[in-house]
Amino acid sequence: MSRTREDLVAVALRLLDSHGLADVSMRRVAGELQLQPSALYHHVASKQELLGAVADEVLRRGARPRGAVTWDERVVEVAHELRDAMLAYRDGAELVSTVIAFGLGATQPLDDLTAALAESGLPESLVPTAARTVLHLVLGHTLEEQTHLQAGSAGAIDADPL
Amino acid sequence: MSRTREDLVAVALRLLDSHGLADVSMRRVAGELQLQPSALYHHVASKQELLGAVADEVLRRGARPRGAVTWDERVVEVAHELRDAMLAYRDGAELVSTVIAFGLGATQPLDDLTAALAESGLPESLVPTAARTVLHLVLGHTLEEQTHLQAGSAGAIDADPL
DNA sequence: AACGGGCATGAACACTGTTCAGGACGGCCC
DNA sequence: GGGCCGTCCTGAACAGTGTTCATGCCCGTT
Repeated sequence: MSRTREDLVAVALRLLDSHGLADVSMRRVAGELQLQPSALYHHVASKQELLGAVADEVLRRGARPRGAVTWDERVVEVAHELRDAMLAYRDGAELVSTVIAFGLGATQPLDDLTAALAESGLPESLVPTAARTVLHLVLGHTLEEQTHLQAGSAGAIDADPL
Repeated sequence: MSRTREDLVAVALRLLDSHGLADVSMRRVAGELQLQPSALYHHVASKQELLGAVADEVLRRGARPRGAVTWDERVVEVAHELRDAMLAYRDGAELVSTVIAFGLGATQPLDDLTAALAESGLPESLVPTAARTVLHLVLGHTLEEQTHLQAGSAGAIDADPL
């Protein structure tokens, strides 16, 4: 009846949604699984790695079929999917942002944006910068949207600025 | 010979620059001032408030005379000043970003951007959103620039996309 | 001389992530 | 069947964290 890595991710994701990122501690996750905290380190090297896996799961669950044909529609599509995925879980934007900042997961959105922008006619050398720019835009916007979550009607994400 | 709030900010700023944001703890700041940790709470209500004051100090020190005349030049000017101010201290971008996210300081850049954009001819209702968009852009870009600080030659901040 | 307020102490609370020696328990090979 | 090994886990410990609280010193004012 031993636990799997997926169990940890599932529990952490549940705790995230119900209590917020600050309350996702190794001890809490362990307690929820009726384990000692140290036992978690048999499935995961660190808390950061666990959070990375949780972020990937958040994005995976937010995945949608892609329908856009032109590159600029694809950029907007990817941005919307990312935003909606993060908004679907409490503190999702904060989670994904820090995971991306620390570079231990959630690399898909950047890859998707880079792929879309590669067909934009932009000089090849500017594509990575442009992709990161759009990524930061969506992360920053969604972070704020989620933090000060309230009345302000849902403003759409601005179309890409290139 | 009692310490002032400014002493705390100065010490915290020095620790930030020399050891990084993660190593700025209340105990360290207190130790540096040869105080008990609890004594800090006579000058500051919380660590967050202290960090807010430190962020404001970082921005204050990075202030430059403004010369731009047109609104778009002003936006670029403010963005550059903000970026350079954050880059001037270790983990400056992370500090300012989190302080802004938590809303306990570092409000000046947003105000400056809002003022500049107010003259852009943009519909009034979009000005705040546009200002936050530019702010997120600069924060995200600089955060990444400072985190993966290395060889890549200093790419200028992209001009505003409106 | 008595008092009050600002400033500081030192202990404590309730946590955090992580490490480490040790102990069960299963499947595999001889 | 007996020994062994690897996986999974326990329990204790380490080295911190932010914050609160009762207590007390000292200085300027009344």
